[in-house]
Amino acid sequence: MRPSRKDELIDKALEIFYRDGFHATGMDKLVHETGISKTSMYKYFATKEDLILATLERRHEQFTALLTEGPAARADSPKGQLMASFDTLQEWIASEGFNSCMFIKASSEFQDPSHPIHQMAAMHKRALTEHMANLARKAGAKEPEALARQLMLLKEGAIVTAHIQGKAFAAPDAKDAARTLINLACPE
Amino acid sequence: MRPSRKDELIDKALEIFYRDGFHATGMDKLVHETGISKTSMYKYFATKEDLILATLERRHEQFTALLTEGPAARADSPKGQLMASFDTLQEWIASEGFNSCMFIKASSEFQDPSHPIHQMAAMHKRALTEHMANLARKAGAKEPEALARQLMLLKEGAIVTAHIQGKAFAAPDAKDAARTLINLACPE
DNA sequence: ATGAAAATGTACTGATCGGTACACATTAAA
DNA sequence: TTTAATGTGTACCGATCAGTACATTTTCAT
Repeated sequence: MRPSRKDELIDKALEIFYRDGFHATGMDKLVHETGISKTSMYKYFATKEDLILATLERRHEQFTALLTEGPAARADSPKGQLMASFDTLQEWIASEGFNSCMFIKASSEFQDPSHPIHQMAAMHKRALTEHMANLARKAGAKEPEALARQLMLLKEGAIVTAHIQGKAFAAPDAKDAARTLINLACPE
Repeated sequence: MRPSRKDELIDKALEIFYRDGFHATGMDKLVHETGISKTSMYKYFATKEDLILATLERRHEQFTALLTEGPAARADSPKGQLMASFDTLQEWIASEGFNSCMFIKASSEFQDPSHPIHQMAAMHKRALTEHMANLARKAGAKEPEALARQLMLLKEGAIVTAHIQGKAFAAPDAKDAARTLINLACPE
């Protein structure tokens, strides 16, 4: 099944929202940059908010794939995969289009916790944390949920810091701290 | 010297920008909520951007005071102050009006690294990191700058996570991880 | 009290916001 | 080829955006 026009719209809107922000991106800009008419857009999505939600769903799918495939290809052991997830993070941060995390930015622009966009961001982070907790559990960590949450803090911190301060230190620092926490929590 | 009308504007604008976001806050809303006329506002600040920069400067002053006074009152030793800074973080996150970090949100809405608002955010974070590095150095940490940066990652992560996922775990998790890193880096 | 100067409020600007009305082009069944 | 249905583009809607013109009020030295 070739990508439908709707899929195309989601992909391009995702790119533009990620690059320029949500409030800063008007529907007219989307029309101009995607070449898709406004009528068609509003055929696919009733409101701008619905379109934003669709782009976040896609982003969530992309990251679920990245976070499960990436580290799995790098290491066999669960402990190795925990560490490898920080290499994946480093690669992402170093990549050209990196511009912080779309969900962090979404929750910055839609702050009300009951807002669907904010809740989608919470769901995404919850899923990532659970994935880390599963790895931590398999790695034999004493308190896998706590370790997972702490490693997530390092990742969120690295993303935000790389975005604000630059890419130089954030990812390696996160990896160093993660190594300390993982080695201490997971008996060899 | 009583607070001038300009100071009043900065304080109220700070509160509203922090609560609702920058792009989402129009000048008309500021007029309505502050009771200060638009003409007066544009007498004090030539553009909305200038007003935003003024609120961020004030926020920076507030946090510089908070981050130096708070931990200093809680602990004497530099190592104790490093730990105490995470109690200050926890208190802030738990406080009612907490709504993530104004500078993180600012850099989310003004993403271009060369933008004055983005650079102001970078300056703020750099200053906080330097302050942590000074404490780490006095505490005898092996690599004080690296430790400071890692602790900052935990703080940024806790702020973002508390904002997106809720306040339940973020600050205690950050403190637990920080204790591990600090104890390992600072010889007793 | 008076007059000059500063501060203020109202009403407006053109541009852009999210969203829609409607005419036109395209398709496919008959 | 005709007809109905669908898809698309243009031009527009009222609301709001950042910012301004200007008349009016307030302030204060005289």
